[in-house]
Amino acid sequence: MEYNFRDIEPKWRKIWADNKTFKAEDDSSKPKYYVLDMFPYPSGAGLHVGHPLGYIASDIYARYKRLQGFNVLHPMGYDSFGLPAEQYAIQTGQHPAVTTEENIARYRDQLDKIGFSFDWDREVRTSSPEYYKWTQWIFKELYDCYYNNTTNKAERISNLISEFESKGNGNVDACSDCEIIFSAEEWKSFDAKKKEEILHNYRLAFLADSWVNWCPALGTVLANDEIVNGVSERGGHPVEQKLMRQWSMRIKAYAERLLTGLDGLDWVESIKEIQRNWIGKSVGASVRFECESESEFIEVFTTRPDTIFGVSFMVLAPEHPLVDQITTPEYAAQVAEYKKNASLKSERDRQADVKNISGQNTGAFAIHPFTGEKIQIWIGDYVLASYGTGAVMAVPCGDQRDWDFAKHFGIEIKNIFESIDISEAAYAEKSGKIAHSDFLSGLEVKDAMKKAIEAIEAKGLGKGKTNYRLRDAVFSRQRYWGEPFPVYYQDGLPKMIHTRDLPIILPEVEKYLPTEDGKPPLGNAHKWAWDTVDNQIVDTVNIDNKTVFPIELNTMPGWAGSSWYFLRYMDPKNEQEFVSKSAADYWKNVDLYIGGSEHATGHLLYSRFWTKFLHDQGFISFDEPFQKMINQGMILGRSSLVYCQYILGLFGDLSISVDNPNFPQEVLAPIFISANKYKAIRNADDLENIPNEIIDEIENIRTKRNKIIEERFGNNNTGIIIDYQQFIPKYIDIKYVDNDVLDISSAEKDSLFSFLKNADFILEDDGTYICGHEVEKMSKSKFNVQTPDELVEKFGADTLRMYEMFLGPLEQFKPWDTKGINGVHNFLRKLWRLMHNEEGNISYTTDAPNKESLKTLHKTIKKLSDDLERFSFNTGVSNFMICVNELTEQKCTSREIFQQLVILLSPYAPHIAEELWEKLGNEKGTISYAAFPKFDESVLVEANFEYPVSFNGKMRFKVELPLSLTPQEVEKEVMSREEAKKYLEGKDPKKVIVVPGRIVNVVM
RNA sequence: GCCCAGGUGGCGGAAUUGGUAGACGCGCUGGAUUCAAAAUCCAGUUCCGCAAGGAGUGAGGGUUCGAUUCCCUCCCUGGGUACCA
Repeated sequence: MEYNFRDIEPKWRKIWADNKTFKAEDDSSKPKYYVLDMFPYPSGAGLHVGHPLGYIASDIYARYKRLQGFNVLHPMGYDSFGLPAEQYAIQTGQHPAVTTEENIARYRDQLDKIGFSFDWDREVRTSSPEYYKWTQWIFKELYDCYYNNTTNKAERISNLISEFESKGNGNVDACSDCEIIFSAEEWKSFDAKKKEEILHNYRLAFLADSWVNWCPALGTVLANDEIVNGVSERGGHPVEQKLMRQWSMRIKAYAERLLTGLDGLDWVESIKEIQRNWIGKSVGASVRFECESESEFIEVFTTRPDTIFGVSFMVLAPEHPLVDQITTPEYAAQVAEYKKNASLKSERDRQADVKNISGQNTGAFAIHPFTGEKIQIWIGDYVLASYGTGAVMAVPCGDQRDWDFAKHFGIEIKNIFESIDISEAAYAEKSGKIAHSDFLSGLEVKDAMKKAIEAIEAKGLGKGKTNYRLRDAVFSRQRYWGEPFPVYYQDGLPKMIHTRDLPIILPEVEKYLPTEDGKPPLGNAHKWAWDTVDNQIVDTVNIDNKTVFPIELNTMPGWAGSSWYFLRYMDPKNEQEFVSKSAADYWKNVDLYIGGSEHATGHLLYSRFWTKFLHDQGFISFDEPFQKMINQGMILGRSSLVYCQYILGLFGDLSISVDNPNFPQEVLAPIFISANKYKAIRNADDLENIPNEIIDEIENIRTKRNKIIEERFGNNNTGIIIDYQQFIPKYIDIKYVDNDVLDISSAEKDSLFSFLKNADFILEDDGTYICGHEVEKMSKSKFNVQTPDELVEKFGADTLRMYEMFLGPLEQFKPWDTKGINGVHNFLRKLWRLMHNEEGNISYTTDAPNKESLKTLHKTIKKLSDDLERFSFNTGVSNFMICVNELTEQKCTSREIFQQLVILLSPYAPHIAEELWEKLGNEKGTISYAAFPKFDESVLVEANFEYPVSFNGKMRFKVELPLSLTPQEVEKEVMSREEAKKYLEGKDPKKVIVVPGRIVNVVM
C-alpha cells in the first residue's frame, strides 16, 4: 500500500478528538509548559496559508515539549468581538453574533484539518457572556484602583479616600490628572459630585473629557495604535480630533514598569525597541516662567535644563489655556486667526507640514527666572498641546526646531556653547562645555544639567521631572459589537453594577447604526436601563432617574478581551473567578508566544499593563504575560499576471464603427501575450528593437481580424489599431496557473475570466502561455490567496505542515510558492517506502541496527534537538530529508532506528508518525507521549578525519588522517602528499596552520 | 531624518563558536524504465572558461594564517517612528 494520507489523517484526527489526547491537566507532577498563539479574529474570509504558519510552529513545539515530558497547555480561541462583523451587520442586517458564529465554524473546520494538538476543551471567545463577565469585572477592578507612586503599585481607591479624609491630597504621590490641592476639611466639604470628579482624576479606569481620535466613517473613536499614517487601521478612513467624554485607562501610571520590564523578556530586540519608543521616556525638569504682566506662570518641560541661559523666547501650543489671557490687544486679532487656522488643520496635516514653519507673536513677555530678562512669548503649532505642559522654553542654539523658528522670525539666537559654531544649525549633542551661563559656565553638559536642576529646585521654580510620550488609552467605542460597560448613570455620575449581577449582556438592537441624535448604537436598544431595586436590566421606558437609570451606551474596545485571555485558558470554566489562584500559580505566564509583530504597540502593551495591574492586586503571582515571543513573518502571495490589449479603435473608413450592431465582436476580443515575449517588448527601448517574430505574430492576428471586417463590410481599407507597447498586466487567479503556465481552457470557463474566451494568444515558442508574477500581500482582489484547504486536500496536512516550515526561517517575510511542495510530499512518500516492502507491507527487522544507520540516526537526533531549541524549523525539515535519504541508501530495515525516527518526526508530521508507530507494533494509543530520543554521542566518535587542506585560505584537496595525530604529524603527512607539492610550486611554505579535527591551512 | 532587521546560485534557503560557501528542496539538462504518461531511479547543475585555471556571499576598505560570520564607510530592500521640547 502506498502512502495514503487521505485515509491516515482523518483516522488519527478522530482518535485524538475521541480520546481527548491533548487535554492539559491542571494538577500534574510534570513541569508545565505554556505555548500560545496570538488570538485570531475570525474573519469572513477564512484562513489563508499565512495564518497557520505560526500555529504550525507552535504546535510542533508543543508536541516536542510533550515528548520531553512536560505538561503542555496549548489552547486556542477567538477574539470574536470586532469591527468587521459589525460593518457587515450594518450592510446586511445580519446579527454580528450570527456571522461570527459562522466564521468561527469555518475557522474551526480549517484548523481541524491541519492536525493541531489544541486542547479544545479550553476554547474561549471574547464575545461570549461567560467570558466577558470577567472582562467587565476587570474593568470594575481598574475603576476601583489608583496608582500609588510611593509604593509603586495599584491600590484600592478606598485607601485614597481615607487619605483625603485625614490629610487631603497635598502629600499624595499618585498618578493623576488632578490639578487642585485640597485639605481634609475641603475634601469633606465637597459634594458627592465634586468628590467623584476628583476621584476620576485618580482611578485607573476613568471618565474624562479628552481629545480623542474621532473617525466619522466608522462612527467611533480610535486608540493611537489603531491609527496608521493618520487614517484608521481598519478601512483607511480619515480621523479628526474631537473633545469627548470617554472612558480611559491610566496606562501612563505603568509607563516606567512597562519600560523596565522589557529587559527581562525574551523578545526580539526590534519589538522591545518599538515599545520603548512608544513609551518615549525623557528625563529633564519642569520650570516655571513668570509672565510679565499677569500673575500667571508658564510651566515648561525641558530635557535640557543646562541650556536655560540660552532661552531667547517661549512657544505655547495654540490650544494652551493661557494664550487668550496673555495676548496683548494689538496682537489679539492675529493670534485668534492663527489659533483658528491651527484648529482647522487635522493632526495629519500638522504632521505632514513639518517643513513649514509657522507661529505668531502674542506680544506678551515672560521673565527669565535667572537673568530677569524679558523674553517674547509666541504660539506655534510645532508645540503639541498634549505633550509635557504644552509649552516650551525655546533654546535656538541647542534645538533645531527652535533654531529654525528663530531664524524664520528673526529672533535672537544666543550661543551658550563653548567654541561651537551655531551659525548654520543648532548644536543638539549632549556633550561639550556650557558658556555665557552664569553659574553653569565652564561645566560639562552632564554636570551642568545636575547643577541647573539643583538651582531650579532651590529657587522653587520647578523640579527634576521625567516625561513619557505614552498617552492614556481611550477605552470607549461608539460601537455595538463589543463588551458593554457594567455602568449606569445616576445624576450624570457613573455607578458600577455589582459584581454578582454580572455579566451585563449585550442587548438586542434593531439597527447597528448610531441613533439619529448621534448616540452610539446601544442608544437604539429598548431594554437598556438598570433597575437598582431588582438589580436587573429593564426597559428604557422605565427610566425615572430615581431607581431606574440609563446604562452606558459605549462598548469596550477590541483590546479589552484580548488583554487577559491567556489567563482564562488556565481555568476557562470557572464561574467564581476570572482564574483561580491555584491554576494561575501552576501555569504562570506564557512560555512561548507566537504571532505577528503588528501588535507591538497595541495588544502586547495593553496585556502587559493589565497583567501588571492584576499582579499588583494579588490575583496572579507574575507581572509579565509573555516570557518568550517569536514573531512570524508574513507569507506573501505570488500573484499571476496576464498581459493583454483590448482593441479600442479602428482606422480607415469612418462609416464603420465598433458600435455598429453588425460589427463582428470577435474582432474586439483582447489579445494576450505570454510573459517572456511581453518582456521582450518592454525591454526594447525602440519599436525597431522588438524581435521580428513577435511583430509577425501580432501582425498575423491583425491580418486575420481585418479580414473578418473586410468579409463583413466588404471594405479593405479598415483595420484595427494595435499598439505593440500597450499590453497591460491583469491579475489572473493562481488556481489556473501551474508553474507560471496558464491553463487557458480551465480559466476561460470561470465567469471572472471569461475575457479569455475567443481571445488571441501570443504564446511561447513551446506553445504555452507563461504568466508574469508579482510578490505582494495576499488579497482577494489580486486572486493570489492560497487557502490551506486545497493543499490539505491535494497533499495532506503533514505535507502542508512540513512545507510551511520548510519555506524558510519563521520570522522572515517570504513569498508563498507551491512549487516546492512536491519535494516535501515526496519526502513523506520516501519515508513510507523506507519502512515498507515492494508489496506495500510494513517491513522491518529486530536485529541490532548497523553502525552507519545508528550514526545517521544520532546525527539527526542531535541536529533536530538543536533546531527545535533555537526554533529553526526549516533546517529541521532538511535534516529529516537528509536522514531518510541516508537510511534509504543504507537499505536500513532496523525497527529500533525506525521507532526513534518516527518519534522524532511526530511533532512535524503527526499523522504519518502515528500510523507508522502503530504499524511498527507499538501498543495501541498515541505517539504523542512517547519519550523524545536520547542523543548518544559515542555513536558518532570517529577515528579518522578528512582534513581539508587550504592554501592561503582556499581549499584545494582533502587528506584523511587519524584524529590521534599531533599537529606536527598532521603537517608532515599533508606536506608529503603529491597534491601539496603541486600547489607549493617548489616553494617553501611560510607557515602551516593545523587546527586538529578542523582544517589545515598552508600560508605561502 | 532617526531607530531596528535584512542583502548568499535561475528560485526558497543552509553554513549554530572566525575554519571545506552554496547543505536540503524546487527548477533545469541528460540518461534509465515505460506502448505512453505519471511515478521512480541514475548523473549533472554558482559564474567565466574547451581545459588548465580564475572569480565569487550588496559595494569598497580593514583585522586575521583563514571572514557569509568581527570592525569602518557607503548602497539597496523591508519594518517602526516622525515636530515628544
